Amino acid sequence: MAITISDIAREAGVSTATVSRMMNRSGYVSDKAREKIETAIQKLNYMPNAAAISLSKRVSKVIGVMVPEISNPFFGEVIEGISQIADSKGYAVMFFDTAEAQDREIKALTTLKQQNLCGLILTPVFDDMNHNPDFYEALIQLKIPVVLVDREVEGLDVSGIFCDNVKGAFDLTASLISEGHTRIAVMSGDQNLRLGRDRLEGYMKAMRYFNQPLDPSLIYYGDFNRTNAREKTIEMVEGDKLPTAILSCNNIMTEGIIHALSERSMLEQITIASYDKLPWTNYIGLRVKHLERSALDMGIKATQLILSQCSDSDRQWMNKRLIVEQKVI
Amino acid sequence: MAITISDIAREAGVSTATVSRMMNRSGYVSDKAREKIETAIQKLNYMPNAAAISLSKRVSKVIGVMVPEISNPFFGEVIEGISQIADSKGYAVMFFDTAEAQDREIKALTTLKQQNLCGLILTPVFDDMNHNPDFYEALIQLKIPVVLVDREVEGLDVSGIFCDNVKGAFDLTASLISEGHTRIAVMSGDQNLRLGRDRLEGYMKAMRYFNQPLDPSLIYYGDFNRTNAREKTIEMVEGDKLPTAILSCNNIMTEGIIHALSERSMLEQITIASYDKLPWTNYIGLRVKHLERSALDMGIKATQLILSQCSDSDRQWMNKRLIVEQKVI
DNA sequence: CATGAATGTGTAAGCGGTTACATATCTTGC
DNA sequence: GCAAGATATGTAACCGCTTACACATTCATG
Repeated sequence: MAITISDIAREAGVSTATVSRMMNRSGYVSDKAREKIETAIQKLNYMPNAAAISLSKRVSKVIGVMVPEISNPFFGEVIEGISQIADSKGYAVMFFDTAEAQDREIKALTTLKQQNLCGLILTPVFDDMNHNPDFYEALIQLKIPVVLVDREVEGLDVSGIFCDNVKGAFDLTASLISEGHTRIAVMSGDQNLRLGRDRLEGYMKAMRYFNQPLDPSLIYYGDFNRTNAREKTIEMVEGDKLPTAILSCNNIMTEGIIHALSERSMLEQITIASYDKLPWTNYIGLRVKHLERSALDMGIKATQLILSQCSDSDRQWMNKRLIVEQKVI
Repeated sequence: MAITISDIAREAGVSTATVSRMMNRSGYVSDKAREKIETAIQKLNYMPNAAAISLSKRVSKVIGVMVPEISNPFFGEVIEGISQIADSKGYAVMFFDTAEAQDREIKALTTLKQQNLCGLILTPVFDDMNHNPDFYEALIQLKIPVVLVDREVEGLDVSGIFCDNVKGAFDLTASLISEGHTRIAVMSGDQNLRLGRDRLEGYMKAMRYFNQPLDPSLIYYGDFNRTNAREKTIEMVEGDKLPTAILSCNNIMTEGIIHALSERSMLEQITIASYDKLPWTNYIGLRVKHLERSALDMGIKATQLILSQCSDSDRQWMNKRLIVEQKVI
């Protein structure tokens, strides 16, 4: 069996209460006792049992993380950032990949609920509370700090780290316009997501702002999916009115677009601007204008946010809404 | 406060023992009691407390996962597979990114130790027990099922899912030779890792087998790192004896190689064969011969292995060593 | 119909910590 | 020199669940 606090207490000749007080820096402990306890801990190689702590304190040093798609490098990076901070602070990370599926998201939450997590970092599958009421009700019932990443949920009063999607798409589009492009198509993302709508709006706003004609036939509705974007792009280039540039509303769709254009040998003649970077394009000298933001940093910030809320014992934190920097490259 | 088993017991008019027996399908429970308890659970929306269960049973339904580099898509896919199976069986996943750093790996293990995990899926930073004795000693002390992924550790008697690295590199090299290549360079990986040595060996074995001259100047020592591979490739192509093909011992280095060759406009003239796929090369029609194996499947298999061991209450499992299929594409 | 096995249920003692409370000693200021 | 606060420690209840054990009832069998 593992070493318990009683073993330490016995070895050090004190009570378990004193050991506990020492470990938690709560209450008074004399230097003499402290020393004996420390020696005992060293000697027996004592490790407190997280379950016991969680049970008596009603919280644990575990943060939950739910992302919709671990295979998207963006989320890979977010998780890398989360891991960095959590590890360094001695927190464990309980991870769930919801695979953009509502049912998996609900199920994950059920599993989470049974672990007394101290907080949850979440990128929800749907950012509309009405569209997924069961999930959000359960989430609120959890009554633990929540930090949203990348997808803001209207009406859900929690902290989060986002980017200004309208502005990002606006800037990308503006950058294309400033280069003289006039026929700029847009591959927009899932319009059920706020971020999908916002990016499309950013595009339209820029077009209007710079007095460009807003041709509806240049607006393509993708859903953040690679294959779909590829197919839509083929449609696009097979039409009679070829765009001179395409704004892609996320990195995955950009891959689909590149795939399609490459197949038709049109990569040279059509400029691509992409929301989020595609590191590999750089390796082959393929110039893709993109909006860069640090997913790593978003993970780090999200974790710092959640940890500050977790450690706020009187639960009086202010919800913070952080906006990450992004720039066209 | 949350609903506890006592609340259910009271509501159903039975004892907590009966409720517990029902939930665990252990011992006898009459249909009448079962029904009343089920109703109570529904009515109060009861969720058992994982910490309490873990404390009394000494195990939890949580599996630990440690990977050295979440940003490598290979591991992203592994984790996707792990997540799929774990979620579907109601297991939670505690995740650690060791970032290829020994100290983070040790620290992660310390955190893990305090959670009564039922098992651990691990890709260690070093696969040599002598090179990292503290870690491996602590690991063995854990006395929980361990499944290794991709990196086998000599002398550590646990289950694992690997690939035949010698054969894989052999096949890739053979495939290059069969296409008539005679000057085949190899960008080998970290020689501290078995898998790095094995892949290099596979290369050499193939060269010998097919009576190719084994020119030491064609052997480059990378360390599975992109930038390094890029630099080494530049050295390579600046030398006087240009290779006609390069075998790259992993996907990340392949990116570095492509980067270097692309910069020098030599992508056309030098054939690349890569251990593990690089999906994006397909999007631009860049033909890279590669060894394909399913990381997703490795994650799935690893999880199935660990779960079967976790549920084996008498802890009498046989350690299984699975080899994943791979083929040159 | 007696009897042992199978079935069904409750009581209470853990699991490994935390913490309210009681108690004791040591300082400090007046 | 003494009351009041600061310091130090132990006892025991409790967190929510499991389970050994005891006990009661039903069932099958010779």
